[in-house]
Amino acid sequence: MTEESKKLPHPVIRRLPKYLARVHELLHAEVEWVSSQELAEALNLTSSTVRQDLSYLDLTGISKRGYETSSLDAALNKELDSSSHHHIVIVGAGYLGCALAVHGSFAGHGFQTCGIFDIDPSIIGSRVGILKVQPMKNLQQIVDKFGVDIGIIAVPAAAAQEVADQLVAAGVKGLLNLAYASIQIPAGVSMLDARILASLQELAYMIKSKNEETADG
Amino acid sequence: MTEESKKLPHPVIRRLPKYLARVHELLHAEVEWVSSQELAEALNLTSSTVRQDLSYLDLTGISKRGYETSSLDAALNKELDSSSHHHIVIVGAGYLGCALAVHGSFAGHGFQTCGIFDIDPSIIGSRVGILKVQPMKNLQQIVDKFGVDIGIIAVPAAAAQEVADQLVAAGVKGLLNLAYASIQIPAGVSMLDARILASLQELAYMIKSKNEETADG
DNA sequence: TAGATTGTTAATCGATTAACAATC
DNA sequence: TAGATTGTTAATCGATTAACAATC
Repeated sequence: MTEESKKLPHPVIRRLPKYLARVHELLHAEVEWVSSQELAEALNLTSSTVRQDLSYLDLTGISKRGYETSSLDAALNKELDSSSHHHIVIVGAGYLGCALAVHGSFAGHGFQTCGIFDIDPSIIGSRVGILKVQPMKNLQQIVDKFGVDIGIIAVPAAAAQEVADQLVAAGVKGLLNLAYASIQIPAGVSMLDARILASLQELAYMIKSKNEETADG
Repeated sequence: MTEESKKLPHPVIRRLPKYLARVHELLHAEVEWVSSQELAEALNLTSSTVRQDLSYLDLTGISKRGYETSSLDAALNKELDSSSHHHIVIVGAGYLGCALAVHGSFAGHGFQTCGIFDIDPSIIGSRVGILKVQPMKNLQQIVDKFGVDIGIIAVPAAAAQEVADQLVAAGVKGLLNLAYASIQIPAGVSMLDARILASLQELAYMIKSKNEETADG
């Protein structure tokens, strides 16, 4: 409440997970120190941006050596709040929802999946990894029981807004929207679009504009 | 080559798919016109930003009515190059790779999945929707046959860079990286990170900072 | 010590917003 | 016509980069 509440610029926030991914690689390779220059090269940034970004973190580098990878890992996790545990529910037990539910690596990074839900009676009750697909009427109960703070929306576009409303009503604090739909949420809740199709479209633009670049002088 | 090559700012590019998602909803609801103000509300932007963004497109609005949804749809698709067909391969036939392979909606938006690959002999040959999991040695052949321009990396982090290299060597022009790893690519190729875990981490930060906001006066 | 690298300030660059004439 | 909305310019705001003193 007193200090520490310097709000990071959004571009910085989006880069933090990329630093974290890189740091995990370095830790895995048992690299103990990394310089801003090396990080910049790995993430396609300038070293200046890297130092500026890391200056927001609870961390200090050392001249001539750089940043200690283990401290960097800790500082990034602290800032991203992925050191504390987050509890997730997934709504929509289609291919994508199920893939995320059984996806092993979330748990290792502080995100525990506590339930998967659907409205289709024919799949309710079926096993998805260690979970069982539940009907929506159980949502509130699971959210309360586990203190779920994040809901993943993995339903068809037409159902996305209604599911968002239900998740918000159940008390979830953040929504990750994978559906191809625009979602409205109240002010106290956070929402992030993470649609693969949108990424493909963005990538297609990047490819096109790179082509044009090479085409003319 | 002559005109038309005004390069859009990256923030604009990232918003275009969101406009497109919204426009699809409007088309579905048979709404024929939409104003910058209405789009702004749906996407949480200012109407000024919306008009600025749309001014990059091959489209003109009409005073008092706004933008025609069907023209907007066409203009967005044209700019994003998702009107022309893109051909995709997926590397990694785990849960996520398979989920994307059978995911119906890509095809309807101009992205056709032409193959799914893995190195695990025990799953090579198994069916994934209408596709069959193929060994990596077939990659080049499929890329050539279909003119594949996009590769999706859906393998464990440790294998991601090698897969990226193979995709680039096969002639793919853009990579969508779903793996929790930093990938290096040559200058002529485009790459976009689209990791669900990174989105969860970003969302966790958003939740945390919204909490702090409300916590102090 | 000399050289490399951080942390931070100031300068530059770019994106968003405000404002308003043009127009339907 | 009057009012609403676009398209665009200029002003503001914010992010990135350059530069350099401090330091290991």
